[in-house]
Amino acid sequence: MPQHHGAPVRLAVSTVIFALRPAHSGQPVLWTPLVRRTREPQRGLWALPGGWLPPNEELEAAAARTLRATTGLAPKYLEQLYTFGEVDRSPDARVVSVVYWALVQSDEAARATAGPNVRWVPADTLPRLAFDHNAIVEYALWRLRTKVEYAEIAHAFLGETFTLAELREVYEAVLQRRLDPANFRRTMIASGRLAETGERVAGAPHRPPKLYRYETPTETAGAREPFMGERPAS
Amino acid sequence: MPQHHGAPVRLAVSTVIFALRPAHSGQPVLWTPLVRRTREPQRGLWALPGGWLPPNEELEAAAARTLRATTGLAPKYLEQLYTFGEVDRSPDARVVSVVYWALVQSDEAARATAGPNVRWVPADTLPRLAFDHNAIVEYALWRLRTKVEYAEIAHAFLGETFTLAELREVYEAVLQRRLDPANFRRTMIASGRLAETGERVAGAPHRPPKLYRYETPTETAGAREPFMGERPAS
DNA sequence: TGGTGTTCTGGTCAGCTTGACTGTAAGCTG
DNA sequence: CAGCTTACAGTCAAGCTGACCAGAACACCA
Repeated sequence: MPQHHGAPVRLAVSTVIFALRPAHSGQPVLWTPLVRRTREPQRGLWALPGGWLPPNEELEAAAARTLRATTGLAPKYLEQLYTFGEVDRSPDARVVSVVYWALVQSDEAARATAGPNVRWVPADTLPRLAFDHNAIVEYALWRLRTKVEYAEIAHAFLGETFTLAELREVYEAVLQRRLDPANFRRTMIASGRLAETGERVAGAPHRPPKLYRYETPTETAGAREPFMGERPAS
Repeated sequence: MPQHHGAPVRLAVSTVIFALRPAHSGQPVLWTPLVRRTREPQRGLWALPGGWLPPNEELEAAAARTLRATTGLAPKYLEQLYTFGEVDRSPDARVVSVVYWALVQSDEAARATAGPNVRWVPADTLPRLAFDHNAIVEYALWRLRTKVEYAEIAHAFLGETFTLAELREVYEAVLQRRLDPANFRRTMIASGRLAETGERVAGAPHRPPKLYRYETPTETAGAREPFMGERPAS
């Protein structure tokens, strides 16, 4: 038994934060900020931003607060990921962690705060983290990549207006595979969630692309995934 | 402030349990067991099975234990649903509940234990429950119906062997719409996860159906959802 | 014993989506 | 103005899905 009878279960909230940063290859890559632990246990190791849940703070608010404290940014996307509670995941006490995952806008992430105890690293190649945090980040990456609502995710990484090429780069970075520009255009236009702004981007040494923005959802009714032989209600 | 400074956050584990029970219409319907609260707060109201998390018990084990205590059954499917932690969801203390959802086999559910403080009700028409449990069950229902892994779900409700009609009835009950038998057959056979047992069901006044069983997954590699214009890696 | 009703089971067909591919338009650079 | 690169539009075949049809197989009843 790793602890004494009657010792209470402690509840923590942690956040996995993702941002897209341009890489040498030109293709943007996912990065995530880590904080160095300044107290025992696992002092000195890098870990996810987080802390104990204050009794009067909402779970999501606690996640947003630690995110702001770490990066100085406000999340454009914040969702509960999973609750990790294995008995032995922390050496001393029993700690249950409610983990959130967040996306922050890419251009803002460039000027995010950093310091001796905060460090951004590529999400795919992490150092050894404290506790079970490596597994948590891997799970968050999996969730990001298998998420159905890609539109929301892409929107979180981009600004108000964007070109279809920028939007495609977000998808390619998240999905980790190249997409055909022409087919991507067709699919996105057909989704009906994009609206032309009427503007174009000039200055580049090529044909100037149109700028788009996301339309407000306007409650597209009946957007259900087709599944199996449907049948008229008898 | 609903509580005093320094009062610890308490952690509970609850479980939403689903079983399919035949209804008058012939079509099976989702049922769920509830327990009556025997102490304050909300004494007398019906609520989800659950309890405080013992410091030395895994989260999933706690969910399975309360499930067994309530129904006398072992879950064929058990997965974490969500963690609910609104500050005011419980009148006195700050309670964070890690909620699991479980599926139990239908024919076993018929002989599940019940008593004055345990009651099975149709999942779609619940009475007023304690705390935020009505919303929790609704969320569990939504998750059940939008789950991608239908094969696992159907398997959890059925026995080892089953006919395609039985399998289809599970899908129809969960999805709440009729499916075309011929198209359903085609899709399920094409999935490759069903295996004929060679046996048939006799005795019914119709053509006897074949019996099937689920094949072990055997790691079907590359089972990825198609998404957008793929492109050969350059 | 043979007809009848119901379900099981295999098949066709049109419409839509998807991946692959071709061709034209439009800007900048030298 | 030639040349290059990207933006954008369109075609085509393959596969999947929903709708529908028809024969097969059994129990039941007359």
